[in-house]
Amino acid sequence: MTSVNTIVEVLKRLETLYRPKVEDYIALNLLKPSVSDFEFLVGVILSQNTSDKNALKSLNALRNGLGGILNPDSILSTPLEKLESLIKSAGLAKRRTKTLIALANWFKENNEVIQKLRELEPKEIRELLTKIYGIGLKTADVYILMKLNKPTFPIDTHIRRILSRLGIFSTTDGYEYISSVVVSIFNNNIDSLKKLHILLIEHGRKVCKAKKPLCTQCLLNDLCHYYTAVKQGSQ
DNA sequence: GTCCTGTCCA
DNA sequence: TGGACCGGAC
Repeated sequence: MTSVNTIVEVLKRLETLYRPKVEDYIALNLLKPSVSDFEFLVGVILSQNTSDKNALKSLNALRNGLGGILNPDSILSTPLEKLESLIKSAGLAKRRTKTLIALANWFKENNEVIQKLRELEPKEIRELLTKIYGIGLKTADVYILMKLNKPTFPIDTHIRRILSRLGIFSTTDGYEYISSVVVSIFNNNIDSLKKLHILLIEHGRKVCKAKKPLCTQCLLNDLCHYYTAVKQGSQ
């Protein structure tokens, strides 16, 4: 089976297993239409390198601490130390506060670009966002795919691990290479890209875990190079 | 004690 | 390219 066929098969199987609801997506109810672009990005920033529980806790604390209003002005009018203590539970508070302020400033200073953001190509949006301190490719891509509904594929630690175990990509392949190949496999189909992103993370958390993966009960194991090696090693 | 989880910088 | 950065659930 080619890599292309494998990844299409992976999506098909995971869909039957988990029946994903895109609207329940990760990081904290961020897909409700009432959530602004700014708020969405704040939520994704708080979830970087952080468990969902801690991220949610800090997002709620931040929103409450700002009087329920989470926008560039409320961030910029709040003392640094207060922001740091509000988001403390997500960890890395100093660095992340710096990012929130950089993001708020960017929103204030780039009104024209922001109005036209939806007309830009994913690659152009990526380049704009990753210039902001603390926003990298993954955070930018989550926003571009999940909020702007444009074709890109965010690669998080689960996704990288699963795709390399399956043998579809190598551990040394770069982020942008993996992302662009997946996008082209699904021919810019937004719905499939969203589902694949969510499903792979789900599968990575529950089955294809970093430590002690549950290979024998994995419904992808017949496709998986890692499992083949495990089986051979145990014989 | 272990796991969860991206970005920056030397 | 490898380490530093952090808090909280279990």
